[in-house]
Amino acid sequence: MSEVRVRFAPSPTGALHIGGVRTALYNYLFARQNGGKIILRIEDTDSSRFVAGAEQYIIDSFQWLGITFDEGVHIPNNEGISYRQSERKPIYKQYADELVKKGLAYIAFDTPEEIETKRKEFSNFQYDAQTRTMMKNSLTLPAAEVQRRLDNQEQYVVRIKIEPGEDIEINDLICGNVRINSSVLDDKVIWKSSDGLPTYHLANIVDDHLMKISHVIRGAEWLPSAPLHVLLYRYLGWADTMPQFAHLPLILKPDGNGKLSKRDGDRLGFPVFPLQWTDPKTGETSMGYREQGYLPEAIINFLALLGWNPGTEQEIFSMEELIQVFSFNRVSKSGAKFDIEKAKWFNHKYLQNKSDQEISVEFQQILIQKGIDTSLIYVEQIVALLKERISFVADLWEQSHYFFIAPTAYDEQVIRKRWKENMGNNLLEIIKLIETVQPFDKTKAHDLTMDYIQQNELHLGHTMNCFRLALVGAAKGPDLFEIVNLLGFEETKQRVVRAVDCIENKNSSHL
RNA sequence: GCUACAUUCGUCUAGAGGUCUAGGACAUCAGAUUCUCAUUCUGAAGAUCGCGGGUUCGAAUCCCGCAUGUAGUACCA
Repeated sequence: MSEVRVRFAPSPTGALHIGGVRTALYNYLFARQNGGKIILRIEDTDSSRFVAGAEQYIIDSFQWLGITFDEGVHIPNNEGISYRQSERKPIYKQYADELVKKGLAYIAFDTPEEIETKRKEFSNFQYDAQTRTMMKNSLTLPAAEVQRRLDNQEQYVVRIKIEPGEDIEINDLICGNVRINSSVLDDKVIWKSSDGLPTYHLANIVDDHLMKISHVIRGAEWLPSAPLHVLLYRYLGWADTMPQFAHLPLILKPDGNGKLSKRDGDRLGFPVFPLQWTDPKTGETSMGYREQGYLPEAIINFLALLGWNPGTEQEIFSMEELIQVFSFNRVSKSGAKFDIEKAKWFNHKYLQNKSDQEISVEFQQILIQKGIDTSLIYVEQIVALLKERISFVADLWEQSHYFFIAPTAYDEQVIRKRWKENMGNNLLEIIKLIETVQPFDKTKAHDLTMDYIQQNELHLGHTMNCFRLALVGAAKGPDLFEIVNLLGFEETKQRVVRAVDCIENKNSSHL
């Protein structure tokens, strides 16, 4: 088998959709598994839809995700090859001309308005073998007339000439054999004089051929036009080196049906783009996985399993493992609904593998934003204590704010249920006992507290929870003496005194 | 409308004629642990395999029909 060469070929019309990320990922896995090459090609043949910054966004996204390319717009090469279709403009014209010369394509002068009129006139109108005879093209117009229009610089398009009644079969690595009759295909525009650029269909075939692409791995929305592409390969005489196709199932919206769109993300509150993106035209900003605190490894793992499965019960895969085990025959054929909950779970798993220090450095940034200046060592101890309960670094604040800011309110429900008479005195007595532990030791403090509770026949749950309430403000958090340990005795004492005063004397003056 | 593709727990999926009283994961619920919350662990619930016909001794698995869904049907990719 010849060298595996695959490409990911996005259009720079905006941010990179998560479905596109998955397509790129599968391309990447397949290429790496086979020791092949993966190419990043920018399909900007529609000049009117170009969006500034989109290309760089795509490059940045893959860099963040750890998907690397061997060739592409962002990788310099010595051959002078451009991977941007707008810069390959001169290449395509000759193939369009060649097709016209061979009678496999023709020139059409119909304006968009004229075609629109036809569409209204005839239901199910399509520009094909049946209708092209009544249109303005080089098949119906006298040669001299065609030449006259060309000489007059009239705008035209080149349309492929589809011969009806032929079954075209495509052998898809995922969908199997799909047969379609050429009669249902229309004479697609493959080149347009208005900007001198080909349409996607021609550009993609020419580039894939020139770049020696061995496998075309793309979304299922392309399956219906695959027969046209097969025909183009044949017309151009490249049928024997035509790449293999693999059409990936769509990623569907979590609720209802249909393709996952940016709107769904906004509506349901999750990102659809890898990185935050601000549309230069509207100024509208969309959230990104990176900014929401997702780890690239988690996104990769999550996406890999959305539409593909290993056939084993393994769920967690590193990129290396994915490269080893990925295969097209384990890609499912039906669309997969997007489930953000699963993504969160993956993130939780991957976050647990991060060191306390790594997480702390990030968390410290959040603390600084909140105006809290504290040592990394202190933060690390807190992270060590709390990281297993979080899915995102940002969750840490909700879990740990009381380590930085003393409570300003006490959960009323806990007071009502557990703060019985004499609780204040008991807590102050316990504090006195703990004070005798010099230097402070959490185990000793714990034992002394337990002894006190037992000797005075106090209710363990009530007492401990009220102690906790004084330090945290609520009935939550890790082991109480771990909190005392981190807070330090002085701070603990102050908080207990304040809580007792506040709750029993209804004195909130020090809060 | 036309064409193609798809259809197994709420979701992602395993399943390649008997091993399926259909397995796993997320989510849900319960129990255990704990002063609390969370984590973790254990367990439970959850799918008449879209429907109807065949083929076969036997079908989630093969065939046909229907239904539903999705995609495409642009001088967009």
